[in-house]
Amino acid sequence: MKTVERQTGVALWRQIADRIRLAISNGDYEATGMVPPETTLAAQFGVNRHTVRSALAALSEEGLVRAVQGRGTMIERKERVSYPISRRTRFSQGLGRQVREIGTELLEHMQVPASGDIAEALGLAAGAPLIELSTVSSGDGRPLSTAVSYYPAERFPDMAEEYARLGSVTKAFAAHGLADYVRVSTEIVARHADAQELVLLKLSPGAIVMEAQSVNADLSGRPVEYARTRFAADRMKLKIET
Amino acid sequence: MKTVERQTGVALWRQIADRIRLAISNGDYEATGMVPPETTLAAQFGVNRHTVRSALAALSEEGLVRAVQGRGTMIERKERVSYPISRRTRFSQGLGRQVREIGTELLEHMQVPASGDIAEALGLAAGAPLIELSTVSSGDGRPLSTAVSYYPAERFPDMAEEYARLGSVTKAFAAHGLADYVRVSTEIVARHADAQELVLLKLSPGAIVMEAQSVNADLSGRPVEYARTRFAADRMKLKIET
DNA sequence: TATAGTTGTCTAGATCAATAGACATTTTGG
DNA sequence: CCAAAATGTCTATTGATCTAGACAACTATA
Repeated sequence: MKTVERQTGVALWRQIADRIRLAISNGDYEATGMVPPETTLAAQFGVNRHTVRSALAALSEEGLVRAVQGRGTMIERKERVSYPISRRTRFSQGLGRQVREIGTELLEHMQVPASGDIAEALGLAAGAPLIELSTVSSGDGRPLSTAVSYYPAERFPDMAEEYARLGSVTKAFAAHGLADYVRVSTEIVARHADAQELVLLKLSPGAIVMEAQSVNADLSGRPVEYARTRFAADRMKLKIET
Repeated sequence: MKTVERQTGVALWRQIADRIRLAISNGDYEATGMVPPETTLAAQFGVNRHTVRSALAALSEEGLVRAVQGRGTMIERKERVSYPISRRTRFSQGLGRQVREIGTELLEHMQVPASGDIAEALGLAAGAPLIELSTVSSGDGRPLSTAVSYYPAERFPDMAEEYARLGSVTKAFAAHGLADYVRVSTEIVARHADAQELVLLKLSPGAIVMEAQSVNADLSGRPVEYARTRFAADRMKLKIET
């Protein structure tokens, strides 16, 4: 019997949904392309069939599986998109042939004073003016990541406008006369998505995000961007190229 | 009011525990070194005080906070350990001064034939003999990661014995005449921990792991190790050095 | 066309999670 | 010493989760 634990604050149906999602992405059910019957799963997990049904209903809600009365529950989707991180990380280039169509939406932009951490990361004085951009990026219509990024306002005064016009950070930098830039640091953390992320990335509660805090710099090493990007963990993997 | 969501299969007290844990590791309560009073938290999250108490009880169980009647709830521990990933990633070196004492336990070792993926990653024929090591690593007594790693058995026949004797992959390689090696690829995924990981890393259900699949090679580019390392996400962050 | 295997729906009861309120106990500071 | 502020404990009630069982509806196949 596979283990699920009781009285942990995580409902059994959700634990089971998480397990089945994992099994699907591991390819455990590839032979048939279907999830095992509800009664079988109930026996495996040692729970009532209704509990399994709740789990499958949640996965169906996510669009991961589709149940057909009389036949069984079919797997609709499984892979994760791979996102490369290297010295020359560029958002849309990296996704390349994995998705047919990449959409980036600028949610909001404003000018803000630099907080302590961000000022330090960008090598500026605390309170220095920054352009802040909030974006959501999708692949083939599914949200993949959401980011908040900061640019020194003095050096890149029209970042928001250029980004909105050109749809790309790389091109917006170019419009300010910066031809090339490199990734200097990236830190990755995984955690549960907060309420805002659930909405922006169209996730269901309890879902996981990977948060990358990154700094890009020009070729002289002067920082040009600080960003906090949150990836939907069940749709993406990060590929580190050292 | 901070948002917690109801009827998501994740109990409110657990959502709140996750938030407070995050706030602690963000340093939000650094000014006082204490978590805000239960009544304040209850108001912030829009729940009953008892619900907050359940959350704090869970964090206390983890050893993250300690409540003292009449005074308040003190923070005992906060940072995530930062694990650097670069071309020259070495497990114990990287953790450096962040933990006083690093423990690595060899759970199991065996010889296995290479499966398709792993053979490909190591540049071997499918079915080639591999040494498989299962390990758990801890910092100051808390489990941080668990790994399964594979080495070509022909080139490193005594990997298990040397590792058990020397307690380090780097030293075990050295004992086979391999003085240096570099990381050639790393892929990172975040997901819910499975049953085995919950036990090995002493996590509670619903917890998150970051899984890194990595390949190391000798200086001529010939792969020497394939590893699948799972980090406890609430105790670690990954620092990518490109 | 039966029949076995599967998902869909309903009812009833048991257990867990969350709310509500009251009061005790401990620490801190005036 | 007293009062304010904090955590600790108890009871009662409501709503969500899980179990249990029965049966309907649909699909595939012998």
